[in-house]
Amino acid sequence: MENATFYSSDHQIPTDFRAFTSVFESDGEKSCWEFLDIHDTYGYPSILDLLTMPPPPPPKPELGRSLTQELTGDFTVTPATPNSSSISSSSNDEQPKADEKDDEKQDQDEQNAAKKKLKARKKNPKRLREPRFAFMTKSEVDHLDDGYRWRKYGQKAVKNSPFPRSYYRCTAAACGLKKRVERSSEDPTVVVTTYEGQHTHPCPVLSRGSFVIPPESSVNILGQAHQYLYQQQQPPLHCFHDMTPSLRFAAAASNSAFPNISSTIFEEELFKSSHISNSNFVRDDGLLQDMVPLQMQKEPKEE
DNA sequence: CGTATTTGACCCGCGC
DNA sequence: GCGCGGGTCAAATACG
Repeated sequence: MENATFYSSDHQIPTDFRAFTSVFESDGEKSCWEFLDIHDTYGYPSILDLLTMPPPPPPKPELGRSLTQELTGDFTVTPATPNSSSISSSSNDEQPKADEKDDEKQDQDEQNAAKKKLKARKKNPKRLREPRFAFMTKSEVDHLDDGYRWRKYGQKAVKNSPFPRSYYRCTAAACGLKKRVERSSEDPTVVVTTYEGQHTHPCPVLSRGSFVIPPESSVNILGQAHQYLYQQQQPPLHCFHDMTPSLRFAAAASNSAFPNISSTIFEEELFKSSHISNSNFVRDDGLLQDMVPLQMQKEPKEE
């Protein structure tokens, strides 16, 4: 990725098709990426859906977690009552009699320690799911380089699909962002990437200055929309209604998926848009600046 | 030799 | 309760 450059083409995107083709060049090798918005596919909302749909209705407890809750992590965790802890069938095993201290016990202690370790994970009241979004990319490469470093921690066969699903975790310390990558069984040329969570650190590629960061005014719009999105709130309409479809897509993707790439697309789109109407982009210097990601805030304003 | 990947085992939730 | 499928862990292995 050291000498990577990115440029996009075909920005005349039909609104209904919602796709665009881009070329990524890294160390002399070019690859064509066709970004496709996943609309109602794979059970996930599309990026545009997330950004433009009204907020989901309040959950109905009696029905358990809804799909929307599952996808956004927006559900209430019911803590176990103190009394219910006695139900644990293994609690007796974890407190053996004090006078038993032979080798067998040592072995058992080790086993118990292992069990405890597992139990600590098991006992976690429903693991909170981070907000997720997915999109499709036409690519021959399964794992697309998005500027971040990932460590693969699992791979599973997918039912009704000849292609496995890979699980990746961001290698940055304290960044729990995960992503799943799988190839579509319907169209093997398409890679489905699902991000869960949000990076808690700047993109290493961006920090090296290899990619263009969009102008501040547009960054504010992006930052505002993203923060609303990740707080499971509906972004104000003025965030997006003046953007072109591809611009909106790039805006959404720039949050955590392809910040380095989409910001470049974004700038190109912004440039085009500004020629159409310079006043289309709402500038908001209020509390929004506090919500703009750090990596974006760094950019000095020069307009 | 350190780091990344592979892979089988395991946990968990859900439906029957 | 049981089986199934998705997700994660961690030891073994590969790789630079």
